[in-house]
Amino acid sequence: MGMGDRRSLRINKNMGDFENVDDDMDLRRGPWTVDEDFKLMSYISTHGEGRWNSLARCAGLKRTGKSCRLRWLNYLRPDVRRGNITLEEQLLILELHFRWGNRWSKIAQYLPGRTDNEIKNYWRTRVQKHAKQLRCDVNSKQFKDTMRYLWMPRLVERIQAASASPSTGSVAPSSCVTTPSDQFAMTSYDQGVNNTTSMAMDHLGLVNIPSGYVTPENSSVVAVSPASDLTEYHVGSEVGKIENCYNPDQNLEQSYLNWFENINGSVPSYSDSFWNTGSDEDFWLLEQQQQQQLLSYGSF
DNA sequence: AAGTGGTCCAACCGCGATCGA
DNA sequence: CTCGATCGCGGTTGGACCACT
Repeated sequence: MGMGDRRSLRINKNMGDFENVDDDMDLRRGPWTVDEDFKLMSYISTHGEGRWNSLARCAGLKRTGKSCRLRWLNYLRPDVRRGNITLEEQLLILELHFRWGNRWSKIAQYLPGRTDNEIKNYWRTRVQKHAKQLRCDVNSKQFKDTMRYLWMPRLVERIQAASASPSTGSVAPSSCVTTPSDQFAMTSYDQGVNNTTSMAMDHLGLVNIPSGYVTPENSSVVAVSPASDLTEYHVGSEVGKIENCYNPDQNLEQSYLNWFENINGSVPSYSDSFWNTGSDEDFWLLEQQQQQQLLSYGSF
């Protein structure tokens, strides 16, 4: 299985790069060229999207319809947003994954401009990696608890801290690097996206949102499954407050914090440089060091 | 400078669902 | 109803890039 099964690979000496061509259909595979992108965008801007196989032919692209669709949806679409996942988006991804599991396209509906592919990649490269480092299954109670009582509350705190501190402004991780040419577009776009993301978060019970927000399903109300693991964490949240979103059981959280304090020496605070690095790597580096304690701790 | 290993992401695949003739 | 075409989703992978040795 894999990408190379039914394709031949040859070097295009004129172009100086790889050209993957299907033996039978003379269809190109692999990375898209600028010319192909232009053809696809031009055709769609004139004729619209859909009917991808015929679109590919009519646009003069030696690609499968599938490939064209993927390229358009994940890369060329004007509203597609790529780059650093903001704190709010991270929180939303974690929250929605708790609720729906690997329903990437469904999750992507709540993150405007983000593709299911990008969210999936984020989950695999960041979240699953950390589960692996902790030597526990990503679906295990231990890992879920770690996210629920450590990672997610800290994300909330960092979001709050960022929004309360105009000087720090963006909630994007401080490790984010944007090129000067990116900055204008990203800044203006982020504002809109973060507003929308906040509304989505709020609609899921995390924060307050203006009335009239419509879910992807065009429903005025998001149906929250009573069986959801996280439902109970949201029902107590008040309008305009998110402090207690992940605080359904003070005793439970306190016991977790006590445990954290035991192995870390102090209770984590958003003011700690530890949480404020803007990179979850530090957090997980520490956790990696605490692997043995974690492994022996068990559930609480 | 060269080699190595890890990370990230674009693009692929298989497969089930849906559409429409 | 049937069946081929198309769409959409989730899983997987190749390779570019980067940090480290």
